[in-house]
Amino acid sequence: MTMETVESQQDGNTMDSVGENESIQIQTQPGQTVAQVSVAGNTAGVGSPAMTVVQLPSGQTVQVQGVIQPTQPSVIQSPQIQTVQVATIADTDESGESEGVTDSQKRREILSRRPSYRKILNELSSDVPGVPKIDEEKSEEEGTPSAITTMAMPTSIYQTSTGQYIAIAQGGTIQIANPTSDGVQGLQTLTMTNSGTPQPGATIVQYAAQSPDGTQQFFVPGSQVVVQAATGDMPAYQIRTPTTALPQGVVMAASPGTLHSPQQLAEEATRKRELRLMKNREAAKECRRRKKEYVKCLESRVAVLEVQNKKLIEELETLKDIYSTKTD
DNA sequence: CAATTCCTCCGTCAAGGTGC
DNA sequence: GCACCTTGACGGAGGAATTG
Repeated sequence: MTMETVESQQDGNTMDSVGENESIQIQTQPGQTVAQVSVAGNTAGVGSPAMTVVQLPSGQTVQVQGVIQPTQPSVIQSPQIQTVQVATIADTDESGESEGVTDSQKRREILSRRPSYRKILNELSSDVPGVPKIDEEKSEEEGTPSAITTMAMPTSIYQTSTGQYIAIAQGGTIQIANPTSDGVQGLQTLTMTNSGTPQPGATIVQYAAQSPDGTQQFFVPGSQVVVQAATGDMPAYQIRTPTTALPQGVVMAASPGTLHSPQQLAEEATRKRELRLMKNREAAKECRRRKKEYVKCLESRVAVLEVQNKKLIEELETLKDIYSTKTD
């Protein structure tokens, strides 16, 4: 039973191709090198197969058209020069253990310095057309509407008496979030449409609810005051000027500059904390989604490399046969 | 069939990175 | 320097698989 090991030394963060400057040693017995294979990545043009130079133990060199393409894309971060050892030996040498410790430390350092999954995949996708790109504001992955990721930075955030948060962004988006509900599902997005309504200072807000028929209107004068206009199955909110008398049961969170009492300060702190937790909740979801995508990409890359490895081994077996028939 | 283990998902915290 | 983002780590919840 033979075992194949592929080790790669990585010492940098730059994205590079696997096919550049590879050196592969083929051994059939411990300590006995049958052939050394060098792949010169730049000797072949793009799209044409690389020429593989096989150095035989007798010193004879053979040029072969290899299966490794000169510019293979790699998800795994690779150094400028990559050393790959392909061994068909059942037992590895004893230095592997001590090397494993330093390798793990190096790997840990590399991991700690690794940029985000989005950066890695987006850098990769800019080089390789086949690699999917992680959108900056992807919202439909896995069927979960992630409205908060598409949300512009809110300029005002209000809390109603029912505990719901209403964020008004400069881009005209209103976010209604229920912190007691399950994350994204509690988020509802409203889009302001300044349709030139004759009402002075008012903006019609279309309520993007689950039902397409459930369109409701909101009036937004210059000063943004959100009023819970009605209660029931479908919550409704109204945004009025501060001079308008507020209905009962509406809790307004004033801007920090107007806070005076310790109770107001405490409420403000609680509100900020809830908002931070809500954002981090969504960020963690998004991060996990990106990580999944990243791992999938790595797995597919591993599959490709395994196929290439298999082909390379077959190719070298063929070369060995050619060599043995020549020497006979 | 109840108890236990394993796996996956999620929320939260904390630390480091980033942009202004 | 500060606010915000990103992500590893941790622990809990819940469901599936396993075991006695």
